[in-house]
Amino acid sequence: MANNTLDLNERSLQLLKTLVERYISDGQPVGSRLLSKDSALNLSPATIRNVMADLEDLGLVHSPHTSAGRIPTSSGYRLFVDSLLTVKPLDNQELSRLHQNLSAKDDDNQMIGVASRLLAEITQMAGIVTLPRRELTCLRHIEFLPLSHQRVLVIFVTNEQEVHNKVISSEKNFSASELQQAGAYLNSIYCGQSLDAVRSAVLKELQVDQERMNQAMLDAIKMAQLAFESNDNKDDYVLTGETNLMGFSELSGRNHLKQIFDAFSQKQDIIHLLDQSMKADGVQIFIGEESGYQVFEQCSLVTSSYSVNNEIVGVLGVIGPTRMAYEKIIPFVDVTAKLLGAALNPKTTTP
Amino acid sequence: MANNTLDLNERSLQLLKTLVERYISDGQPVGSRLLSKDSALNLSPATIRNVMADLEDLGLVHSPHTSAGRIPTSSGYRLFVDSLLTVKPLDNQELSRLHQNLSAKDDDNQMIGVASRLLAEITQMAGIVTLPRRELTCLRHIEFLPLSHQRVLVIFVTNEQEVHNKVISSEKNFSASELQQAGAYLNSIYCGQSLDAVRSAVLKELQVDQERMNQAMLDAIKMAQLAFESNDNKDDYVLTGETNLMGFSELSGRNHLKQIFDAFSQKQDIIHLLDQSMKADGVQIFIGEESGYQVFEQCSLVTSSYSVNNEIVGVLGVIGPTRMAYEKIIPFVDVTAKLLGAALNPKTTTP
DNA sequence: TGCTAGCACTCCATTAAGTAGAGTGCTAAT
DNA sequence: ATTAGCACTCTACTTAATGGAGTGCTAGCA
Repeated sequence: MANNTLDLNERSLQLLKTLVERYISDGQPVGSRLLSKDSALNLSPATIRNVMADLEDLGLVHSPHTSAGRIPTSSGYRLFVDSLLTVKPLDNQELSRLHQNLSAKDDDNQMIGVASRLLAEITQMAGIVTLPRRELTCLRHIEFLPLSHQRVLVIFVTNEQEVHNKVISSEKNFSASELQQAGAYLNSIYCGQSLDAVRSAVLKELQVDQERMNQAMLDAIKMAQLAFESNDNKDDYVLTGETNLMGFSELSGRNHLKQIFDAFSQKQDIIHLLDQSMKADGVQIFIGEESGYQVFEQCSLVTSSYSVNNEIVGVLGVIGPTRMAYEKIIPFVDVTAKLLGAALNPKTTTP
Repeated sequence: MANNTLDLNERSLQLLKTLVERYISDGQPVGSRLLSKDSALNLSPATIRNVMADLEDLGLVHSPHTSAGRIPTSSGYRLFVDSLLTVKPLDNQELSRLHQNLSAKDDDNQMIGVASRLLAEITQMAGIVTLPRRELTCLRHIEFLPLSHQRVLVIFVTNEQEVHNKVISSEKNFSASELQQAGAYLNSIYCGQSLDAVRSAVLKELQVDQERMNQAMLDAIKMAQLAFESNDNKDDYVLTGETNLMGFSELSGRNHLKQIFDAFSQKQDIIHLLDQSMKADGVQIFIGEESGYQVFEQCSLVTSSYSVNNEIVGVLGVIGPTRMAYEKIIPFVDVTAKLLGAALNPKTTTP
């Protein structure tokens, strides 16, 4: 099969376009008669049928059975989305709603939730937003509190306001004041540095400079190592409106929905899929089996990375049936990503 | 309709019991012929039919249509569960699995998740665990960090290891050291007291003792008030295995599943329902419409409160179709609740 | 009085057959 | 190249027929 687009003349493309549009709005296989009327071209159904046969040979459309109309294949949708689509500008009402809800708030996490909900509600599909993951994490504050049984609660703050906490096991029972000193010591030397830098500095201290340190400093460094050792890889997302997917008949077959929902709670496949959008700016689209995951055979993902301070920190998007209104969804996801990025707190503190 | 149990003789009850058991295992309406063979009583189908007519009059069973067998109504299940049920002891394999996974770990939240997953996996239904909510919260530590734009990040630790954080707006831009002093001051006087006590003490200070305090102390008190004012009512739960519910045919009708899943993400109705179990020790059961929520018409909830240090702090349970194996589920939920309670960290620090 | 056998009846589920409609592919004509 | 016409295919829907399961009722029996 040669390059699709080149093999096709203007007319065939025009017909493919109207076919896809029609199928998206109706959900019914589109027949030659209907297409003949619907397209501005003045062609008889018979001619349309010939064109359809060509499109079918190219794998752009397919017939569920002998005497049904045609529906687009994934390749058909792909061609449509890439070359034929006329994106519609965002509805004014929706735009103002976005602006209103995605203005900078105190709490980043809250905003992520709002974005996810907006995506779901406006598209009536599932909305998803990954938690922002910032490469250059900057340590702002660290603190230790004693627990029972030689365990220590470590609390540290990164970037503007991200609070992490973790329980680590220590070699001995520290007193509250010992731990406080350790915290103060670490704050004084590492505060403001990136987490990576701190991690390697700590490692170096342990290997090289041990003899120069007193016991308290050594204890502090050891605990810092424990605190930061696992990256706490919080690959997570906020998903809303999953239940909207239950309304789509194309997804309702047997275990289909169950598999999709299972994937949602597994999370890792989804994360992996979304990660692919982290690499690029702007909107990306996965149609049907393009995602590489069998669960999403009948689904499309429209995603966009979002950035804070020109650094890509996360991905958001919507998940729905392949038959979705791309011309509206695409600009919508695009704008939402930009607004969310702008609304999130920048990572460096502006005192 | 008089008191059901009194109106019925031993034989009728015995028949109801086998009917319910049979229906639970098969899912098919139980006819008189089958029941005649299945019950140890040596009765002809005709006699059974007479008894069935009585049970139907009492509202304990009902026929989906003229020529089908009988299925239990909610009242039927209720009577069964209350008086007829012979609970099965927990399977040894499952018991050891519970013990193994619900032994005390570092992280309470992690354990909540484990419990929920166990509930879901072993029952093959949905497992739910509310986050522990402790009335007598004890303040262990509080700390303030400056943010931009007159905002302050407050971090406080309650009980053994529960870390909370919150952004508050302050009247002026505090420096890091000012905030540190404020924290130290508050820690020195309020540390170890219950949150309620701190809250009212703070209020009193503000109203009465203002003149005796210097500005720094006043600032600290004011911020403490802001930090603690909203209870941060984290009414939340961990739900797993929702997708298991998709397998049950009795829930698969039209929007039924959608409504259930919507309720799950709404959360508030579910919380309200679970709250009812907070009042009592031990296992509680809501059968069908007993829950008071229309979404759960076809569902049963088997719940139990769980306690730490003899104080009820949360609820856990399973959600599934009314037709569930109560005789296994009930002891299982019971044991899980006890183990979880025991595994969670006690609220008072043991130094 | 309580139990049971027998029978007529009802309702469901499944299969089979028939019909109307939609749409195709092919061919021959323009 | 395009189109009209026609035979053909497949679906969706309706109708009818059949078998099976189970009931309710009645009459007879211990």
